[in-house]
Amino acid sequence: MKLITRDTDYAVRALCFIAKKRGEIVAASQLVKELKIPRPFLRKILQVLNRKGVLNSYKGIGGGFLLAIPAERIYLLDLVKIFQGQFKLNDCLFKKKICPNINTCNLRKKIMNIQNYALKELRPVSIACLIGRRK
Amino acid sequence: MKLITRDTDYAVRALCFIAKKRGEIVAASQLVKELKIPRPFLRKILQVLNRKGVLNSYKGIGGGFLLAIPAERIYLLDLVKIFQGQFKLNDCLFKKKICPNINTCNLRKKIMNIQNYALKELRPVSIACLIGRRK
DNA sequence: ACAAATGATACTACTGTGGTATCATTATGC
DNA sequence: GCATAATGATACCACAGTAGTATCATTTGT
Ligand code: FES
Ligand code: FES
Repeated sequence: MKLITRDTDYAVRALCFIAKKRGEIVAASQLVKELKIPRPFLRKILQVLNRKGVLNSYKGIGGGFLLAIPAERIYLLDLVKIFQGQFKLNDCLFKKKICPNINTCNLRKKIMNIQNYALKELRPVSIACLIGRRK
Repeated sequence: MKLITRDTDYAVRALCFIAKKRGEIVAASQLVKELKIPRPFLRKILQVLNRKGVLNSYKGIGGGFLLAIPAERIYLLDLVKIFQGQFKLNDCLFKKKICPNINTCNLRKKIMNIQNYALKELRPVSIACLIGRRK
């Protein structure tokens, strides 16, 4: 029951680090050193973040990455979506539905509740929030 | 974000079917026919349920399986535990913790809340409940 | 021109899930 | 007592998703 994969995890770490630098361009090499993430894997992740518009990239000597949008607006759930697809727990737990009537299914209601609760809790979490810049 | 794997799914289906038969011995062959689960896979699952004390088994002609405990006391979460390990979402989402201080981590609190909420909802769900014998 | 950075892309390795196959053991009924 | 119908035990195989690597092309600053 893993909610977050390595991709997302590393992405969050990298973004937190870059956010803390407040506008200073950060190269992949620096992130590798500080965060101890395997270099090629991290590069792949940064490239995705760039393509998705979360980071801006600068090539050449002195190049690297910058946040493309403010840390307050980079949401955890969006990152999850990028690397793992839409966050949802609210499919029927069972492949071929068990209950006779899906509309009255008790279990289904419970699952919807859980999903909604989880979203309510996680939706406001942003990079800014994770580095303590915001409650 | 799969909460339930096929093992567990099939186990629940099989148990529901057996429970509905109210004390009549049910053979694997019958379950295969009715539930359309691949035979060897189902057999493996039934054997696990037997070893775990959820089912009693009877060998030989006319043999099969019976619930070893009443349907009201076979809980979904216990089945999940058998086939997938302890149900928990409340590890830190990130492999190596991000936040400086785990005790004050906001995200962690949210995750605990989600976990607790999910448990509160799912804990009472039993086989009896799934076949409509109990709210 | 050269070096230092990223872009693009294809490939490999590992792990968990889902599923098979085989042979041994036990109980029943003729 | 033997054939048959069931389960027990165990080892194996296949697929998919995750995790990670490798390579070469492109851009940029000095
Ligand atoms: S068991 Fe899935 S909708 Fe009821
Ligand atoms: S980020 Fe995991 S405990 Fe804070």
